[in-house]
Formats: sequence, structure tokens, C-alpha cells
Amino acid sequence: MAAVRARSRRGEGERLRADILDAADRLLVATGDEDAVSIRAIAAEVGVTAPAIYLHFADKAELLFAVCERTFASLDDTLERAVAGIDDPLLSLRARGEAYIRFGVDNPDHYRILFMGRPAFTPDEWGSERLLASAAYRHLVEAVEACQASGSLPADISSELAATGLWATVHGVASLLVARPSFPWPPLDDLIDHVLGVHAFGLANGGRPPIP
Amino acid sequence: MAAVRARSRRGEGERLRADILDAADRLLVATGDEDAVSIRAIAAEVGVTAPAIYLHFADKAELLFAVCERTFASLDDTLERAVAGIDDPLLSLRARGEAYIRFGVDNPDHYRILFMGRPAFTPDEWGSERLLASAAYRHLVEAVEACQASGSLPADISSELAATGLWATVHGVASLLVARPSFPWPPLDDLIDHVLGVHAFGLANGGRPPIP
DNA sequence: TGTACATCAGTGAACGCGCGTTCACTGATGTAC
DNA sequence: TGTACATCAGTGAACGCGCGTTCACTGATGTAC
Repeated sequence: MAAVRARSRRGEGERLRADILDAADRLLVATGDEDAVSIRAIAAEVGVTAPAIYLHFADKAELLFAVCERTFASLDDTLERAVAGIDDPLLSLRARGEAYIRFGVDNPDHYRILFMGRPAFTPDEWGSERLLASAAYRHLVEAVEACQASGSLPADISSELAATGLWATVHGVASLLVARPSFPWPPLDDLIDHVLGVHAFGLANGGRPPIP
Repeated sequence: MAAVRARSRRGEGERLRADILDAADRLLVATGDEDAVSIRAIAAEVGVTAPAIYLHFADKAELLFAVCERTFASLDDTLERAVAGIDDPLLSLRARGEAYIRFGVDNPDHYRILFMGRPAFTPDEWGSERLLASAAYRHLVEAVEACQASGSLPADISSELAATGLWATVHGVASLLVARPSFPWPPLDDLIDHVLGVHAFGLANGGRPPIP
């Protein structure tokens, strides 16, 4: 519970909106339980009464949607920063994958909401078009295409299939670690090296199964 | 809601336990929402009053744990049946991976509970020891070791690391599809072929990143 | 064979709780005249 | 410069709901004598 909050001056009402999103985020990280992020808990954390939430969000779903949107934007930021300055397209793709996994492991609760939640939990729009149109997804497909253009990856494979396969692979590592943190996983660095090494090698060499 | 249930005869009280687990399972599949699986809803589905549940389960967590345990056993069954009769160890490993993905896609709600849920949701014991000791996990490690013994996979890599990497890969495909069913994924067969082909090829060839 | 009785398999009512949301309101603050 | 007033940023109380769980009970059923 935060301290008592001073009422915003006239014209500064929008400040509360940002405070609410921050508080929802804080609660999510602190409790590690999205069920604990209730309208009432958020209001208490902000230092405001529950109905005040409805001055800025139509209902709970809209609020959680806004939280997701912020986190999704920060995922793309993180990935772009991770590959900034890496010229080789394949190394860049690999760095992107590694940064993705680390983002998930470092922000398990956000990651769970974004990519592991029930479809019903996040608003419908996130289902497909939003995800497709998202900066993070577009950047991944572009990164694959850059590899193909440079000859690092074979061009005879759909860039979307390759992007999806890579996404599934890094998502697999991230989401397993997020879902079962107490399992005795190999050291994270080893796991990342192994999985990305295997996948990148297989992809670069055409991804044909070794057995006809 | 099922029809009225006849009271068990004396000595046959255990029948209710099985009926409760079946009902919980049915509810899970029908609603696709684990929050809908409440003690009261289960009781109504069985055709019994809510307190009757407590004749067989100490609390809700124990009930859900029992549901998970059954599903986990059926996952191992499915995988073993899928590889039965496949002699080549690498083909067998591949078939195991494919069967795993299809199990997840075919049983999205069970899969979500087993491998995508909050750690707090499933009882603590599932966290590590249970999963490690599980038949499905042991069988996977053994399958990798069989490949190494036959020379299909390099022996200079930890079988647990390779098993974990493979698990992460198939889990990635399964859990993405489960979490975002409305995303325009490539055809499932293509995705399975691609991801397993890439991973198996990379693994069989040492998994060294193509770039030093 | 008949009957008292213990036991088994439940029932029915109630508990306290936290939830999302609505509604009528209030009091400080900036603005128009 | 002073004051009436509209507006903004909330408050406080209440709603109905479904939840997990507890408790005292009941009525059929098998068993011992």
C-alpha cells in the first residue's frame, strides 16, 4: 500500500492513469500472481479508492490490456537495443533470440501475461492482428529476411515459417523457465547457447532432417 | 450439469472419487477455463452437493493435483504408444517430439495446467522432484541416450542438456499454439516438420553455431 | 429368522470473504463577469 | 479586485455474486446377536 496520494490539481487528472498502470505493474511483479492484481488492490497501491480507477478505464480488461501493451512495447525496445550495433545478420538474429529469452526470464510475470495466459484473459485483439502487427514480430521477420538476403540463411524457406520456428524455440526456453522456476534446469547460459546453437546451425544448413 | 446421481451403495464410496475426477476433466475441456473448475461446478457436474467433494479430497488443491497426475500419466502413455515399434533411435526421438506437440495441441487445457500454469497453482511437489522423477521425463532422457549409444547423436554432450533443449523446443511449439490459438500460424504439419527437422539436424551435427 | 444398531454416503444450510462495478455525493480549484 | 459558479478529481457506501469450506444432520444399508 502506497502512502496517501494527494489529489491531482485540475487538468492533471491524467497523472492518475499512469500511476494506476505503474501500480498494476508493481503488484504483478511483487506478488507474482496475476489474480492478486485486482481493481481494489491496485487502487490501494495507488492510494486511491476503487471507483477512481473507472475514471480512466472502462473495466478491468481494458486496464490489463493497457498493462500488456506497455510491456509488449518494452519487449520490442529490449530486443532492438540488444541487436543495435551488430552488423552480421546471423549474429544479430542470435542476439535477438538470446535477448528474448532473457527478457522472459527477467520479467516472468509480464511474460506470462503476454504469452502464456489464457486467450480470454488478454483482450481479443491481442489474439492475432495485434500480435502480427506488433513491432517485435515484424522486426523478427525482417531479421530473418536480412539473413536470407545476405546468404546466411537459405532463401528457399518462408521467412514467416523460419521466424515462427525461431520464436517457438526461444519461447520454449523462456516459458519453461517461467512456468517451472524450481526445476533443476541446466545453467541458463548453457541452455541458451545449446538451444540457439542447435537451432541456428540446423536452420543455416537447410533444416533437413538427417534421416531421409 | 449431469443427471441426478444415485447414491453409492455401502462400500462403493470410492466410485465418487473417480466420478469427481472425470467431471473436473470434462469441465476443464468444455469450458477451456481452469477458473470455471470450481468445487461447486464439479459437484453440480457430478450430480452431488459440494461438501461431498470433501469426502474424497482434503481441499481444492489436492483435487486439482489428482487431475494433473492423471493427465501427466496419460501424456507418458501417449508418447510411449507413439514410439512403439520405431526401431531407429533418432526417428523414435523425432516421433516422440511430434507426439508431444500434438498432445499439447489436442489437449490445450490439460497442457496449460501441466506446463503453463503458475507454479503456485499446481502443488509444490510438481515443481521439481515430481517432474524429474516422472516417467515422461525419464523416457525422454533415455531416448536421447539411446541415440547417443547408437551414434545418431554426438556423445560429447550431456544427455540432460540435449533432452532439455528438445523439450524446450517442442514445448515452445505446443505452448504458443495453446496460448494463441487464433494467431495465423503456419499449418501445424509444416511447423512440426520445420522445427523438429531444424533441431534434429542441428543436434545430430554437433549443434555448433555456424559462426565462430 | 428378526431386529437393534453402527456405519457409510452423502445432504442442506450457513459462514465469511473479496471481487467488479454503480451511484449519488463532495470539496477544492480555476474561470467569467 | 471580488465573488458566483461550473467543473474536475475524486470519495463512501452499497449492490449482488460465486467462491472454498464447515457443521450438524439424515436416511439407507449391511451386520451382530
